[in-house]
Amino acid sequence: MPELPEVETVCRTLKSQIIGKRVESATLLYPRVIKSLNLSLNDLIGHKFTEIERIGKFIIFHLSEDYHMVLHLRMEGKIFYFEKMPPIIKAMSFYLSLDEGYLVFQDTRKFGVDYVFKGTDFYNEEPLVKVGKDPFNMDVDTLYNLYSKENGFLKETLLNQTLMSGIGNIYADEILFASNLSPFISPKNLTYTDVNNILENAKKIMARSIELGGSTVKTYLSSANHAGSFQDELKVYSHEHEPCPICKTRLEKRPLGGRGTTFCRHCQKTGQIIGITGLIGTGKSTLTKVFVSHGYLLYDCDKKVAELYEDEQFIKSIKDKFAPIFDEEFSKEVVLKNLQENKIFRRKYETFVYQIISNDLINFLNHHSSNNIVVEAPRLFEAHLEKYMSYVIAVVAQSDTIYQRLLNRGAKNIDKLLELNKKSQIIDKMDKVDFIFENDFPIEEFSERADLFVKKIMEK
DNA sequence: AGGTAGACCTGGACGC
DNA sequence: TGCGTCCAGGTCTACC
Repeated sequence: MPELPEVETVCRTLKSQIIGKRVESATLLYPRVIKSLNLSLNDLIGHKFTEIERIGKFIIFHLSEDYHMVLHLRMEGKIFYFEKMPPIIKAMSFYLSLDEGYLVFQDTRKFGVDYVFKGTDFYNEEPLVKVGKDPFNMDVDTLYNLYSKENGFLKETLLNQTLMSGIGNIYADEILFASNLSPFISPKNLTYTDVNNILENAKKIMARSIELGGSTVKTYLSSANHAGSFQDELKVYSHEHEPCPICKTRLEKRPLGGRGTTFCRHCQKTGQIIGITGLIGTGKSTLTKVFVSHGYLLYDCDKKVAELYEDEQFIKSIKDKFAPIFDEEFSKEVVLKNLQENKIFRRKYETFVYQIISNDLINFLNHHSSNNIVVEAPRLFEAHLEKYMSYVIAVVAQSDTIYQRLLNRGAKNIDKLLELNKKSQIIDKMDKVDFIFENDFPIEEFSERADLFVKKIMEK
C-alpha cells in the first residue's frame, strides 16, 4: 500500500494501537526481511513502543531504552495490529507478540525491508541517511535547486527519494497532471513556478489523501485493514483510456523508467501518437507519408526489424535464445524456414522480436514526447503496440484493389503476400481501431482525400 | 558517468 | 485447464 499518505495512515492507526505495549517475543519467518547487520527482532524483546514516526516512506518504531525498528513496506508490505492472532495469515514475514496483542508484518512479494537499531546514530546510516525531506517539510528554493540539476525525465525526478521523499508512482502521475507538466520533459527545463506548482500540488494532493486514509488500489481483505478511499479521487492513475476529467481527451499510458505512466497529452502538453496499420498493399506507407508531410516524426516498425538483422547484438541473443536451431549458422533464410515450419519457434521468436520493437518504440516516444509521431506498424496488434497510441488508424482496401496494387508495384510473391494478409489479426481487431481510412479510390484522388483525413485527425 | 535492463518476489488477469 | 506473458503502489545493482 505504500506511498506517503498510505504510510502515514498506517503510522496513525498503529499509534493508537501499540504505543505503551511491550514486546514479549519475536518470530521471524522470512529472515531476509532483516537488513540490519548487528541487531535483529529478538533484541526488541522486553522493550515498550514509545513513539511511531514516518520519514519518507519509512516507518520508525521507537522503543524504550533507545531501540528502534525501521520498516519499509515496499510494494505489498502490510503491518497490522491484531488483538488475537488470526488462524491463518498468508505470506507473513515476521510477527511480534506483545503483552497485549500482536504486531504482524505481511508481505506477499517479500520486497519489504526491516532494520533494528540501538542508539540514535541510525538517522545518519543506511537507509535513512539518503532520504530527502518530504513535501510537507520542503521549501521551493531548495527543491528548485535540487530538481533543476537533474538529468533524465521529470517523473523519475519526482520518484527520486533522495531529493524529495514520499512520492511514488500514483502520486507522481497525479501531481504532474495537476501541475500541467509532462512526465517526459527534462527537469532542467522547469521554471521556478513549475517547481512551486509541483510542491504545492504534492502537499495538497497528499494532505487530501491522508484525510481519506490513503488510496487502496488493490482490494485486499483484513479486519485490521483500514481501506482508504482516495482512489476515488484519483484523476489519472488507473484511468488510462478514459476521458481526461478536465478536457475529455483520452488519457494515455506507457512505461517510463519501467513504471506505468498515465497522462493527458492535451493538459500535459505532449505530442499525439498515431498508429497506422493495415494489410499488405492497402497503402499504409502512402498515408504515413502524408502525416510526415504535416510534421509528424516517423517510427517505421518494418525498418526497425530490418535493422535488427544487421545488429550483432540481436543476432547473438537470437543464437543464444534458440541455441539448437542456429547451431550451424544464422541467416534470414534459416529464420524464415523455421518460422514457417515450427509453430513453437514462431511464437517464441515473434514474442521476442515484438518485445524488442515495443521497447524501442517506447524509448523513441519518451524521448520525442513533445512531437506528434506516426508509427507505421503492419503488425501493430500482434506486437501489442495499440495501447501506446493516441489513435489507431486502419488502412483498408478491397481485395482486388490490393491485388492490382501489388501487381503495379512489381511484387514478386503475390500469393505469399496475400497468404500473410490472411494471417493478420486486423480483421478481428477492427473494434479497437479508432479511424478507418478506406483506400480504394484512384491515385489522383488520394492526395486531397488523405490531406483532409490527416487534418481532421490533427485536430483531435 | 549516465542511462537503462535486470534483480528481488508473488499473484492476478488475459489471451491462445 | 493449462501455459505463456504482462502487470503491479519500490528500490538497488550491474552492466554497456
